[in-house]
Amino acid sequence: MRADARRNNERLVAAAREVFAREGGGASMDAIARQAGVGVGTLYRHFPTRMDVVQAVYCTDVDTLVHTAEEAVADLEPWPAVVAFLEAFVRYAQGKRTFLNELREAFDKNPELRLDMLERVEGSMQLVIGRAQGAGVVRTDVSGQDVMQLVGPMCTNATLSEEQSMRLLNMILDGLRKPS
Amino acid sequence: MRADARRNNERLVAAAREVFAREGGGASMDAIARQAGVGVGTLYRHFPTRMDVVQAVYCTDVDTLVHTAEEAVADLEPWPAVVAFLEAFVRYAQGKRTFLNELREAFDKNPELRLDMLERVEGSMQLVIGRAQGAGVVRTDVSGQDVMQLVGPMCTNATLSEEQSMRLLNMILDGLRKPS
DNA sequence: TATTATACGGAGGGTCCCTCCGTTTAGCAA
DNA sequence: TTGCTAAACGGAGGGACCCTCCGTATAATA
Repeated sequence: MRADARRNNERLVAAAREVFAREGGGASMDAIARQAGVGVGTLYRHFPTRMDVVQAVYCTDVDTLVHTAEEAVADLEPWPAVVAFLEAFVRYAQGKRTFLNELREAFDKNPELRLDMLERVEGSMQLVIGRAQGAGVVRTDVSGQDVMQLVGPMCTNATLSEEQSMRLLNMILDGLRKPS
Repeated sequence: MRADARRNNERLVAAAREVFAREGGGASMDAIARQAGVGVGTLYRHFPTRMDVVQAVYCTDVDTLVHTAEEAVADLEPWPAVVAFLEAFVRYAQGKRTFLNELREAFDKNPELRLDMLERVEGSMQLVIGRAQGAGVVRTDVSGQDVMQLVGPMCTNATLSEEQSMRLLNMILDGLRKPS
């Protein structure tokens, strides 16, 4: 792969994320190419279909989330790692609201993508939660998957402010912490 | 309202339901007008926006469901009425799958529509279930709303065959029936 | 430096939603 | 029945969007 191609690939994904965030999931391919400073032809060579763009953005979001989990486990004590990761997870899940329809469509046409990504996210959640459970700071009668099923749907609710979700997250964190 | 206008209005809604069922939620306005044997101009006079068509189809679906409940209560014994209505409800809810994205969009832009329709459907469910409870043939520790929250989401699951849903419905009916 | 495989740009084809306006017609009064 | 008019109809076309195609430019290599 030529150097300019790789450069443009990264630029396109970044541009797409920005445009989707600004204009919603219905943003046009022209707008994405323009934001990347690139012709539509280039955009289409890198991503043959609009859905491929959605997928690419989503995958890098998951990458970031997974990376956050690994970093939290490496750099932080067990409990602060849980707090940091759950905050990142809420941001991640809320970001999905802007192009939820697009994502649903992508999943419909490519069901294994959903499973792959779900698995990766669950893995990260379990990594952070399991470690904290091992250290005795998180109750052991819930799993990472349980927490995901609690927090995920909460975030996709369209009428939930970021402030509200952070309040609720604090409540959940209190419930998650092992009573001493 | 002129006679031809009313005629066309009904024809358009019927055509839209048929085209949506055949081609999915993304069906074009042209296709709907063609199916109704009418120019697009006429379609747009009756429904200024694509979303208005979706709304109209959805509202008549709810009308039908409500009517089914009233008829069941008038014509059938309490328990057969429950069976008939729940079967109609499953058909109704599964019909929504074909244009679920469109419906979600309509709800986003017009939140009170969702509440109105939810209320009407809940009312019908409660009418049928409540009567059967009064007659002592349905357990009294569940409400119509409970049943809806159980059956509704089941039906929106894309990977659920009609046969499967009917099997599950039978199971639910057995659970609903008051043990004698 | 010359060559060539690769990437780029953007005009344009096809489709879709919606508008506009000239034509037709239903409903009514004489 | 006939004439009138407000209302409804039809469909060409404007604008936006997804995607394709191909001539041009450029990175990598010898």
